[in-house]
This record gives sequence, C-alpha cells and structure tokens, in this order.
Amino acid sequence: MSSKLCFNSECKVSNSETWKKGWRLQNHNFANLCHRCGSIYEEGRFCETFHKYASGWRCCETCEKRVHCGCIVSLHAFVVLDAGGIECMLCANKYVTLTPNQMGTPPPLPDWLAQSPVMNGNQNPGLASNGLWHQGKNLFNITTNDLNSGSRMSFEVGMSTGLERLESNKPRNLSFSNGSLKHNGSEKPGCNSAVVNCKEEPSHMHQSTLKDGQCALLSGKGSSSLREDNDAKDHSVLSQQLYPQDIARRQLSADDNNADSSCQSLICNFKPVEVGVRKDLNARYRPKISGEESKLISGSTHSAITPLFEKILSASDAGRIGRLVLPKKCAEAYFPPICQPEGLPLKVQDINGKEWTFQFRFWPNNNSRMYVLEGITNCLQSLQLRAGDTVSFGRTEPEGKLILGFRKASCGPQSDQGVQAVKSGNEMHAGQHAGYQKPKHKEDLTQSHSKVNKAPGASSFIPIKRKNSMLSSKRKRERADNVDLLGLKVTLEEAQGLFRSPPRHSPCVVIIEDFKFEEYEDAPVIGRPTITIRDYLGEDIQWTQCDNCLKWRKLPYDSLLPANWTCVENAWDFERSSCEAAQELTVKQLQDLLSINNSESIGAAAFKKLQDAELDAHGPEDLEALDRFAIEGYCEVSPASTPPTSKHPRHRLGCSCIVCNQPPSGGPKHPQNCGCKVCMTVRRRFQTMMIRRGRNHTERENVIQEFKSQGNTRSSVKSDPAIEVLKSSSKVYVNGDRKVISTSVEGQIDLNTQPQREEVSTCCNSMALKKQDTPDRGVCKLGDMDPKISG
DNA sequence: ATTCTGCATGGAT
DNA sequence: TATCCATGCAGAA
Repeated sequence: MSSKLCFNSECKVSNSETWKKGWRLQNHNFANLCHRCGSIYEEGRFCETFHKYASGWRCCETCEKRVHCGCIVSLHAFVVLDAGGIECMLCANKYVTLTPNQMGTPPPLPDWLAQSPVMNGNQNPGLASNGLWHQGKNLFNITTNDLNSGSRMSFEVGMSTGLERLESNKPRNLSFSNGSLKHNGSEKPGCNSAVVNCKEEPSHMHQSTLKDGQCALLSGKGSSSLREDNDAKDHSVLSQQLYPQDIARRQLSADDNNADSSCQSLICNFKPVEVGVRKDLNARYRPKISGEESKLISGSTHSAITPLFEKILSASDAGRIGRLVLPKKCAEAYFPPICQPEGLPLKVQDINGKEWTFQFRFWPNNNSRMYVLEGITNCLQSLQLRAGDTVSFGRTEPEGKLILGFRKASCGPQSDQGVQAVKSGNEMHAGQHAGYQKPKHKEDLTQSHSKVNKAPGASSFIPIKRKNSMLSSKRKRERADNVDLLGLKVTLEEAQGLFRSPPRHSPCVVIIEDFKFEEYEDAPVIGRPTITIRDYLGEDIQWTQCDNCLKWRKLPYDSLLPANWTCVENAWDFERSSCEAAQELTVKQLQDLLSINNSESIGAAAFKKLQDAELDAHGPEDLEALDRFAIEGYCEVSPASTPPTSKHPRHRLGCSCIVCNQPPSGGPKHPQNCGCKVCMTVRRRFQTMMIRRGRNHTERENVIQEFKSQGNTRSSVKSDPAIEVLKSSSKVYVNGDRKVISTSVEGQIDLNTQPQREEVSTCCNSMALKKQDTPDRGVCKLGDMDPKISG
C-alpha cells in the first residue's frame, strides 16, 4: 500500500522499499516497520536506538545489561523477577530461573495505545510494563491485623497480566507495618485510620507502559513527575482518568480468559483487590465502568472515584424485598467489618448526590455469611434500576464516601453475572443506556439496537435462565404486562431474526428432528441479520439491505442494527444515508455476496427483493445476469448452508432442490448433454430413484400381496385410494415398518425429492409411523404427518 | 391478606 | 467438593 508509514514515530518513513514486522499489536497484527527500523528491531537494538534517552531502563540482575522496560517494544525482552528486579531474556532463558512471566510474548496493546506513535517514544521506567497499580486504602479503620493479614482494602490498577507478576515485587516497595504504610523505608503514619490519609503509593505505581502524553490517563503529567509524586491529587487524578472506554469494555472479554486476551485488560483494569483474595475475586464483580461513566460520576461528586465493585441486579436484588445480595468478598473487602448479623447502617450516595442509608448486614449461611444491603428499594426505584442493570460501588477520593453508580442493562460491559441476572428473567427488561445517566426505560427494543449500534463494543446477551423456578411467578406475569416491557413483545420469529451469529464464528449445523440448529461456540448477538464478508483488504464488513429502497449498504463489521433499518440510519456512510443514493454493489457483486452468504434466509429474501427491485431498475443485461444467478448462483453455497429438509415448505437460498435450481420460467432450455447443476441433479436423482425402485420392487409386491391377503378387497388394488396415495407418494410405511418405497409415478420425477434425505425423514417421528398401523391406513402422505416433518 | 424477616435450598461455579 | 449466591419459603408482624 502506498500509504504505509513506519510505525516507529521517530521514523515514519513512508517510502521504504521493504517492510518488516515489528512487535505484536492489540489487533494481532504487527507493527509495520520500515526496512531500517525493522532490521533494528530484529537485531534487538530498537530501544537502544530509539529509546536511548527515554526513562525506563533497568539493569538485568544477572548480567547487568541495560534493558529498557518501559515500552511495548521491549516487553518481550525481560522478565520480572519474583525477588525483585528484572532479568533479560537471555539470562532468564540461560538459567531457567523463572516461570514465564508472561512477557515472553509482548501482549498486544489496545489499538488506541498500541497504534499510537507515541508508544515508540520514551517510556516509563521500572515496572512500566506491568502497568499501573496503586495501593488501596482502608476505608473503614482496618485493624492492624487486617492489614497484616492482607485481608482488606487493596486496589490495583493496571494490567492483569502484569499484576500477577507484580505481586511479588510489591513488598519491595511497599509494606504495611502497624497499620502504617512503609514506602521504601519511609513510614507514613495515619494510614490505618482512614482512607483519606492513606494516599501513599509506591513510586512505581504511576508507571506504566503508557508514556507521557500518550493519552489523558496520566492527566498529562509526565511519568517522571508522577513517579516522584506521592501527592494524593495524583492518585485522585489517576483514579479519575484511567478509564479509556474501549479498554474498559474490552476488559469484559479479557477478564477471565487466557493469555491471548490478557493484554486486553492491559491498561484500564480497575480491579478491586484484596491482597489475599485477589485471584479469587470473580471478574464479574470487577468494576468495568467506562471513562465517560467515571467522569460523569466524578463530575457529579466533584471527586475522583475509585471503583470498588459492581454487581448486576438479580431479580431478587431488584425485587420488592429490597435486599441486595452482596458478593461476599466484595462486602468483606470494601464495606466495614460487621460482627453481628444486624450489621451497620451504611450511607451511600448515588450519582445524583442523594444520600441513602442502607443496612449492611449478613445472614449466617452454610457456615459462612451472606451479605446483604437492605432497604435499597427506594434507591433502586429512584434510579429506575431493575434486574439486569448494574450497580457499581465506588469510593470518592479523598473523602472516602461510598458512591453508588449504575449502568443500564445491555449497554456497556456485561459480565456473565449480568447475563445471569438478566437470565433470571423475572424483571428482565430492555434497558438500553449506559449507566451513570438518567435512565430511559420507555425506549423500545428497536431503539436499543440503534444505540447499541452506535456504541461499538457494547455487547448483547442471550437471556438464559439460571433457574426456571420463577417462571410462573405472579410477579412475572405482572411484569409481562408492564408498559416498559412492550418493547420486548416480539414474536419468536422476530426474535430469531434478531439473533446473529457471534462474530468470527462459523456455525456447526446440527439436525434434530429435521430441524436445523446452528451451534456456535459463543453466544449469538442480537441484531438485524446481515451478511458478513471479508473484503479484499482482509477487513470484515457487513452488508445489509434497506427496508425501504432495498439497496444494500455497507456497514462496519461490529455494527448491530435494529430489526428495521433504512438508509436514513446509515451512520457510517453519509453519502449513502438516504434511499436516493445509489447502491455500491453491482448486480454481479451482489451475486457474489449472496452466494457466499451462509445466512440463507435473509439471502433468499434479499435476493427476491433485489430481483424485484432490479427488474424495475435495470436493463436486459442485468436481467440476464439475474437469470444466470438464478441458475448458477446458489451453486456456490456451501453444503453447510443447504437446508437439510427433504421437502420444501419454502425454498430458500442455498436450497439445492431442482425447483430452486430451475431457471426462471421462459428461460433457455437445457441441451441434452448439459452439465449444469440442474441437469446433473436431475440425472443423479433419476438414477437414485431407479436404483431404489429396483431395490424396493419386491417390497412393493409384498405390500400389494399383503393387502390382498388381508382381504382388503373393497376395491381393486388399482382403485384403492390407499394405493392411489401410495402411487403418488414417495413413501409407504408397512405395518409400522420403516420401509421406503419409491413409487413415483412412472415417468414423473418428484423434483423436490432429495434421496439422501429420505431415509432421515422416514424415521424422524414415531407418531407418523403409528399412523400406519393397518394396511388401510398404511399409507400416509407427508402432509398427514407431524407438521414437523412436513413443515 | 400482605409484607417482612431470617434462614434454607440448590444450581452454578 | 466446597463455596457462593439467587431464590424459595415458613413464620412473624
């Protein structure tokens, strides 16, 4: 490509004759480097060359070689030692002193970060690659024991991968003693009393792979100054600003996953952390609020917010009882310790500034405790929160006040917990908005899709009940009539139409009782069905059709559309945001598009619509193209997309039956030796039919003989209606025996017959077979059978 | 009859 | 298997 630029910001050469791969990026691509920079990178001299004067250089504990630890480029070049310090990869490999520190392969950074040219500039020293973290504060007068046992109130901010590695390093820089925080030997008193006074942070806590000016995360401060700055303001600023929205959302998918996704929690992973239970804390409770959300809250409180945890409201939580079950670990970590079941009143301020007093208490439960917040009904009502919405608990800094934020369902990060909460269904609703905003409940589902579309990264979810015990509950029925839920009143068919396969997944088609099911490893997403293809640049894009003008419009790969969509809503291509705008695709391109489409239902309808539309709009040459497509176009459809039905209640795209392969009426006749798909299919099926006829001839004779022998002489065999049916039917069941007799009337071919499917269809329903108990009733037309078979 | 309260149960992890 | 936690439920108010 002519527009190539060297990824190295200090180079940015565009005219390199050759290009080389650099470090790996978030998008799994690699930094594109000019020949010179790429060579330097390959020689391991990149940092020495370009980051020579940047901060972040450390010495290998073994060979004392200087290693740059402050940038993405060098992430793979060193390991963090458990005992502190770093070791270059050479020594690490040589002495095999370490378990992999997960830095062997530089984790891809988020796009916004990784692709920023600044990323190649100077970096932060020390533990930079491990990201940011800061020591949390004890909000509730934690005892010395608490501190010593490490049971409470520690926060970390930064990369999940690095955090694990960092754990062992923290004691070097930070230690608790007698409730005070020691930092590199200098004790700062007062940390045991209140969070307000406990602003100490280790020097490296501000260090990260981020660099100066990288983004607003570090509040524009140079990392060096931050490093030396233990002022509380920095902490506040840090808390407030470390929320790149996309990252927070990506965090969702990265939370529980493997190394591949670990990088996605790289920068903005606010994990409430207890030292002792850090690893145990369920990711679903980790706060995942976005930068905007954080700012909103911060703005409303005029303070920085340190997110503590969040929880998706279950039906119970949002019910009338007014009890919010708190995750045990979170309750014990972030709320004041309680010894009595009665607990304590807890003041919490919502984002509107209104202060609520909840009762924080617990119940004994299986030798454990179950923590609840009681009296939350009014608050939830005030915020119009329901099951499926997320409540987030945070803490203002430096005041230490508890803050209650929220996020509406189906917007922003969704944890599996959220899914479950929504699954529980009782008060499931179609909330749409990102939290920390005034909720709007009265928007319908369609609108919600629009919103989702415009919020890339927002994920949808598939409601699946965890328990079905509430299915028939009284409250559920009441809720079903709730005006707010009108938006959910869609038919099953409509709902099916909104399900889309998860991105980048191919379905595994399973046939159960003649119904085809597409199985995906990931849950499907909800949205208007589209056709996703990869363009010549290797980029995934979607195509969908306007409901009004039927023109096809190109969409970003990750866009989600409402069920009804028109050109006017085309927010990605303003030139084609009206129905008057011409269609990008030529007929031929559309043929290709539809032929590779696996979503045959939309494709068939789409093509039909298009055909109708194009007939009006185009001349003979395009008609000819359409004819060609009608004959050959489906030949490209993969077998997996062919509906495995033996009869066709409706013929769909991908259907390989002869009817569907017929050219439009009036089309050219096929020559005798024609090798087109239609003719080949006709021949093949005729052969199959003849073979089967021969094979079953004896059986048929037996059937007739049996009729006769049983005295079924009300009429001649020929005139027996049953036999007539038998003749016109392709199937016959003899005394329940699953035998198939191909009895197409001689000289006629059932164009719908799919020989390979007949055996399946004959045994698919015992009820159908039971109809064949007697010879009189021994013949059953397909239409008499269970609708599942015929339809 | 309804709501509240405290605990038990069992599915999910 | 242990634990968590969403929800059920009985008894009290």
